[in-house]
Amino acid sequence: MGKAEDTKARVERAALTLFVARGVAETTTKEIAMAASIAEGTIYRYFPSKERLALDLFLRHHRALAEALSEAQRPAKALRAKIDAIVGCYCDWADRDWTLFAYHLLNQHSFLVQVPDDTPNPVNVVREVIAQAMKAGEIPRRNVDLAAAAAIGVVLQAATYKVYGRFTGGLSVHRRFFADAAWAVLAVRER
Amino acid sequence: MGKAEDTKARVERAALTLFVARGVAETTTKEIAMAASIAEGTIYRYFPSKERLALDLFLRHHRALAEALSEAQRPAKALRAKIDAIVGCYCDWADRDWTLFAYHLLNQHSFLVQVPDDTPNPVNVVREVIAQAMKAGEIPRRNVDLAAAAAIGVVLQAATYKVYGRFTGGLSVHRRFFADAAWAVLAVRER
DNA sequence: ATCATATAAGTGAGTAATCACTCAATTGCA
DNA sequence: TGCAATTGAGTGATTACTCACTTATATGAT
Repeated sequence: MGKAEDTKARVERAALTLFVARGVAETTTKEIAMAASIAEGTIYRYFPSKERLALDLFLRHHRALAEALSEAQRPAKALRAKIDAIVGCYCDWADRDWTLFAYHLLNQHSFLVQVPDDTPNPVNVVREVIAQAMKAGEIPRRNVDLAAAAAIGVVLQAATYKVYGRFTGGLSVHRRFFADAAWAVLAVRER
Repeated sequence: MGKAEDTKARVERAALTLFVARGVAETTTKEIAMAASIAEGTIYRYFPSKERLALDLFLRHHRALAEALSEAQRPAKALRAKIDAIVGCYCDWADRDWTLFAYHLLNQHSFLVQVPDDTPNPVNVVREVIAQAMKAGEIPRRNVDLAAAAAIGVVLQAATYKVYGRFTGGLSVHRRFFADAAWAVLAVRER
């Protein structure tokens, strides 16, 4: 890794850690610089503004996660197998870089409006899988967004609990339960 | 309502709306004052700081919701009935004051650490109900926090989607599905 | 009722502090 | 020597909060 790239990566990692610990607005450029062991001005050689730094971090993960989920579910045929693949992939990403994952999780509401329409979107991947399964008659037809929200919520809320410290250890440990639970939600029939 | 109480309520409502629309850190005291049609200084007759205003709004709803959920589930005997009661109560609160509800939902991570240990907590109400049902053998035993997170996530993520505008209309419309789905999650058995 | 007085509510210009960002000067590597 | 990388004091803008003052309301005596 070149020196410049190393510096840029250090800025990103320092910012990420602070953003998760204290929030984006509450983190100062001076703090980021200190945590990265560089001068404040150096940040601006690599990023035009603090906001863009925060947005870049979010978008890169957002896109990469969407593509990973999309790849993961593609080979599977049945919904049940697709769920296993998606849940597994999601847990792996969470466990591989928890700080980045937590950042993405906690700051969706501030960045989601700035995501360009054509960018790959984790939520849409799941949504499409569910829509397809409904069309194929694998699960009961209902409001797709409702079903997607409920299924995603199973895993996402558990991840949120981990952020709050109610869990220790990786998410992957529970992948089996998450997949079972998500499936159970999608398979719910009208009473 | 006295004049002073009316003013205080106007400040709270103005702050709430702005906090939801633009975030707490991004909302200035000047904006709050303008939205409430009062002078900036007047805010400080009723609140010692912007942070306390934000925290008060959060805590009041947090406590009240916890107590409402606790009351709602008490009369029910079986878990299934308790779930119906909790989901129904939750949806009602969301639909009754959506702005306050969205504020609470979106700012959990910034305020949850400041909640005193002895305050009633919506999450704990649900957790206790689930723990009880596991002890009674109504549902399979497993990590209570995991089960609680997954069940809560079903409803909470749908509410989050509504914040993002993926839903229109009230949450209550879907209370039946939420309850069915939460139950399905809790009833999941080891494969 | 009228007025005098006391208290409460509201005002908004001013202040001190913070913070994102700039840039002229410096460093150190090829 | 030349150039990219880095530095950090400085800058202008923003913002939460203060406070001396004004206005509104309540009280009570005549």
